[in-house]
Amino acid sequence: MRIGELAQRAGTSTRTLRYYEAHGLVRPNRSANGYRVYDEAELRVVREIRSLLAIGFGLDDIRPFVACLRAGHDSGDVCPDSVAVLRRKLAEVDDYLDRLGDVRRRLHDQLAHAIAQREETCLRTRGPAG
Amino acid sequence: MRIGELAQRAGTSTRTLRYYEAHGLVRPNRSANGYRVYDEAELRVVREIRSLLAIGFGLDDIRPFVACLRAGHDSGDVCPDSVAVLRRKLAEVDDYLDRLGDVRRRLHDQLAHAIAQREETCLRTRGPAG
DNA sequence: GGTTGCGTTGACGTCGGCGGCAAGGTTTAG
DNA sequence: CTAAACCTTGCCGCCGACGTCAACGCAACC
Repeated sequence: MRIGELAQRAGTSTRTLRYYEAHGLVRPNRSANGYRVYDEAELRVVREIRSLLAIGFGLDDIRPFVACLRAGHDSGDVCPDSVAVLRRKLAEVDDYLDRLGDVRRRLHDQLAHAIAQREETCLRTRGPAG
Repeated sequence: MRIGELAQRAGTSTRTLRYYEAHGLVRPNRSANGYRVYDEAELRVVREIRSLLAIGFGLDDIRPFVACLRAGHDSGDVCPDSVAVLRRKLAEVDDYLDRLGDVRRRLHDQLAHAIAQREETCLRTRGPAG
């Protein structure tokens, strides 16, 4: 299959597929006229890439998963390098969740404080009696 | 005070202060020779900006808080526009927390699956008996 | 008057995952 | 023969908060 068909079946664009190739993630063959030619396995590779990108991976993180698929494994996450990336990403997400929780608390407190101040100002404006 | 001193006291760089000014957040006076001159109030403004940036606000979101400080309020978050931004940001953070929780679950499951597969492969390699 | 250390404006670089356009070659259908 | 629908490479644009020059002016000290 050529690049247009692969893009359509993978739900992405030709520009994106060339970008992945430029970064060493997808490896098409070339037909006599220079067109990129992909086999079915590349469709799975592209879907793996898209799936991992969607949950916040960078292209560099994804490379081991693609290599794992190319090595003949059914899924891209069973190889040691992939597992290492998964562990690291899980730790990163946990860290980020902690920090985002802190941010949430600060936002919540700040909002509560602002509203309290506004009510107080409102009471003062209308006078202490109500 | 001039830009170098303000940068030092606010824990940032002169480049950053000029950047804030270019985006309408900080408003220094000018001395006869063209140097920027800041009063003490601007230090509080810059600290407010830095504090909000640190928890994920963009410069556009911060504008109402600065305006609130300039209007003479003790804190930048008591004005209606600031409260509106705080509410919106809190909602955004809640959304993001939800999605990040989903991502965490997917990562966790994928990691568990990968490890299970690896153990299974290991057992097959050494034979079913042990 | 030379050096050092402030300040000024302006403009380009960074990161990442692409979008979009230009200028051309290839293939196919009518 | 021509138009359309593919394909190719290459390069600029984008977002946002700055960093990092360049090239210059001003102030102060020796």
